[in-house]
Amino acid sequence: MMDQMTIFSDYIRSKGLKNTCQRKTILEAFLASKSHFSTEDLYLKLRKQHPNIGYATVHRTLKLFAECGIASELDFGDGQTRFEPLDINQHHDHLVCTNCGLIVEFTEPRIEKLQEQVAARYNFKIERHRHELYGLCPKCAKAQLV
Amino acid sequence: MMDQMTIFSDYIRSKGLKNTCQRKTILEAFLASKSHFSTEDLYLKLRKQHPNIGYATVHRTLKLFAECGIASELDFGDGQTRFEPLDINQHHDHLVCTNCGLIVEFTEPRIEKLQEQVAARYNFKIERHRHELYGLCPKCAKAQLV
DNA sequence: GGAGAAATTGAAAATGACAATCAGAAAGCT
DNA sequence: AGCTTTCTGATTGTCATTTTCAATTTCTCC
Repeated sequence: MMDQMTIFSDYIRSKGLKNTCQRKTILEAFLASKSHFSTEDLYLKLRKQHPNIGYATVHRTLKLFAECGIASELDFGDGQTRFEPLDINQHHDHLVCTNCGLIVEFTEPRIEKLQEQVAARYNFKIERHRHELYGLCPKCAKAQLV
Repeated sequence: MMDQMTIFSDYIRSKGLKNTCQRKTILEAFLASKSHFSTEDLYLKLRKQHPNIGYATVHRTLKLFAECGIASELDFGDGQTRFEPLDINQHHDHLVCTNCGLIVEFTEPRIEKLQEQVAARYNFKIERHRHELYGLCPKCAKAQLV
C-alpha cells in the first residue's frame, strides 16, 4: 500500500509539477493535522512556524491533495470547506453536532450497500456521495434538558 | 393536516411579523414552483409578473419558509443554495447528475432506519440529515461510453 | 377610519470564501 | 550554469449571500 507522501509525489511527477519546499511543509502539516480543518485553520497553524507561506499556496496545495486522492473535501453547510486526510481503505461518513460543532466519523456498510441498490434502481453510475447526520451530541443533548 | 399556507401565516403571527402582499406573492410562486430552484430562479420567474419585488425580499422570504418548516434548503456543492417545498409526510433524498445537473428524488426507508441505529450507537439526537448520491444519470453514462 | 409604532421593502453596498492574476523566485532539465 | 517552466504570495476579482437604510406598508389601538 502506497503511503500518502508517495501518492502525492507520484502525482506531482506525473503532471509535470514541481516539488517545492512549501508543498513539502504543507503536506507534513496536513498529515499531522487532525481531521476536518479548513484552509484557514491549516494556514494559521502553519504560519507560526512558517510565516512565509501564503494563504493562496495553502489553498492551492489542499486542492492538489484532493485531486490526487489523499484528501477529501467536506462541506457541512457552514460556508467553510473542510479537508481531511483520506485513507483509501476506510470510507466513512459524519455525525455533526449542530450545537458545539463536534464531528464524529461513522461507517455503516449496510447503508453503503443500500445506496448501491438505490443507484441501480435509477440507473445512476455513482461516483461519490455525501451523507451527514446533524443533531445534538450526547453532551449537548444532556445540557439542553436542564 | 395543516397546509403550507396555514403553517406560514401561523408562523408569521407567532413571531409578530407582518403579512405583506410580497410574501403572499412569493409564497404562491414558491408552492407552484417545481423543486430544486435557487433564489435567483424564483426571483427571475417572479419578476415577469411582479417587477417590483426585489431580490433581497425573495431571499429573505425563502429563509422564512425554511425557518417555519415549509421549505428545505439544499446544497449540492455547486455554490448555489436551492430550495424545495417540504412535504412533511414524505421525506426524500437526492441523486445528482454531475454532468447535466439532473436531480432525482429517492426514498429508502431502510437507510433511514439504519441512520437511526447509527445515531443511537453514538448517542446523537438527530435533527436532520443530508444524503446525496453524485454520479452520472443514465443518459450521461451512456453518452460517455461513445 | 386614522394616527402611531413597528416591521418591511428594495436598491445599493458590504461581506466573506474562494479563485485568478502577475511579476519575481525557485525548480529541474540539459 | 543556463534556460524553460512552474510556483509563490500579495493583491485583486468574483459571486452568492447578507446587511444597510431611508421610504413605505402593515397592524394595533383609539
